[in-house]
Amino acid sequence: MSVQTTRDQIIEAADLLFYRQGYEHTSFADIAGAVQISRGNFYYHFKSKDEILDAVIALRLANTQRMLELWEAEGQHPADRIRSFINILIANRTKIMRYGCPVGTLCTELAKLDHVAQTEGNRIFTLFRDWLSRQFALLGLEPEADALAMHILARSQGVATLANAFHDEVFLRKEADQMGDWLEACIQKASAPQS
Amino acid sequence: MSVQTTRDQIIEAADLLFYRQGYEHTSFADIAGAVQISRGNFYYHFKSKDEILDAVIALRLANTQRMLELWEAEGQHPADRIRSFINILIANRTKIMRYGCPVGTLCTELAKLDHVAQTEGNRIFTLFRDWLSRQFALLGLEPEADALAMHILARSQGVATLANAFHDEVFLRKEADQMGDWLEACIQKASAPQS
DNA sequence: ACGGCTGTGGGACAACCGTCCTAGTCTCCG
DNA sequence: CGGAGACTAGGACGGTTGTCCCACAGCCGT
Repeated sequence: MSVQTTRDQIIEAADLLFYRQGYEHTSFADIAGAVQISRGNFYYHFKSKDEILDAVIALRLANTQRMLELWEAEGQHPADRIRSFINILIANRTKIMRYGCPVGTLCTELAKLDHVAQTEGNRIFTLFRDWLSRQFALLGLEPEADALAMHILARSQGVATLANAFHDEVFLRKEADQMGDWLEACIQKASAPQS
Repeated sequence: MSVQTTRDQIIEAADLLFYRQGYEHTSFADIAGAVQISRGNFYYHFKSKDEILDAVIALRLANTQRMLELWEAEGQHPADRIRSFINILIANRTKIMRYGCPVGTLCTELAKLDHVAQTEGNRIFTLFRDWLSRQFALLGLEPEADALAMHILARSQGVATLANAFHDEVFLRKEADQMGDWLEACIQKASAPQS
């Protein structure tokens, strides 16, 4: 923690700033200021701004992967794990209402910029998608597991977008509850396969 | 149509470019190039870039208002009108998969930029919200009408975000269908009030 | 024919952007 | 002690940004 290379500090600061202000709106000067480093010195660690973005995406991929593995270890039942996913909305509600979803807003921005890292950024979405899909499959909802994963992913994205626009915590909580109810209904359907 | 003031041409071009590339990533040179106008001449019509944004938002507000009024006149049953809303996803699917939802992506960007026009941009969301809320109320779902409006608004936002990221038309269509099913269930519940 | 108003083109402006270069400092090994 | 390599500070660079200014063209009623 305390022993952190300059490179890591840059990535961490960039990660935060990209989330709060967006990628394009964050300048080298901003990052340099946050890390208290000379602006020119930057290019010793990264050859370009895109390279920092790549590093930030790699960091987020790694963090997400780690989190998903943790949930996999913690939650014995797949439904509990999916509930962990839904719970991100509640746990990060303050940040979401201020800055939106880190994944969604980044991918949206990169799409608008038609950025090279677009594909790489979408991999964070894919990480969630595949993980959720696996959990739904474990619930016995095999053929539609991926569709269910996409559905809940979309729901959480929409909630984040509107919670951000309206700064409405009540709405956010209500929608999270409803996603929990929906999950319950899925489980019901899974235990009664012949319908 | 053919008689269009320079000012209107600027607003129209800016509207399109803001949607495709985002507000910040669109420069004066871009707009000037699209309208085939001198860059310097710009400031005769608008005092600043923010002022163009205001005009674009005003245009979108007016267009949205007009569209909603049209739906109100066309669809006799409130459910039909809500179906018109859901159908935007299908009708604009190509643009949505390329650039996302015009409303959502703009509000998200303005939130990141902490822009003055943030409140004004959110009014487009509010337009949809209030209109949808009114339709649900007409369906006899009075106490929860606004929550239902927010719910379907969020769903469509999430679908747009993911359809944009994954460029997945099948997903978009499937989710639109599901939103139709959900609406049907709402109507069912409305006709059987005591449950 | 005239001066005034509306609209336009071209360029100047300071500030900022990402990028790059170089002189210098630190540290550690021989 | 000395030299090599890792790291840093600061500033220069070309380009682009939003902004502003001014000279000019067309049209107007008089």
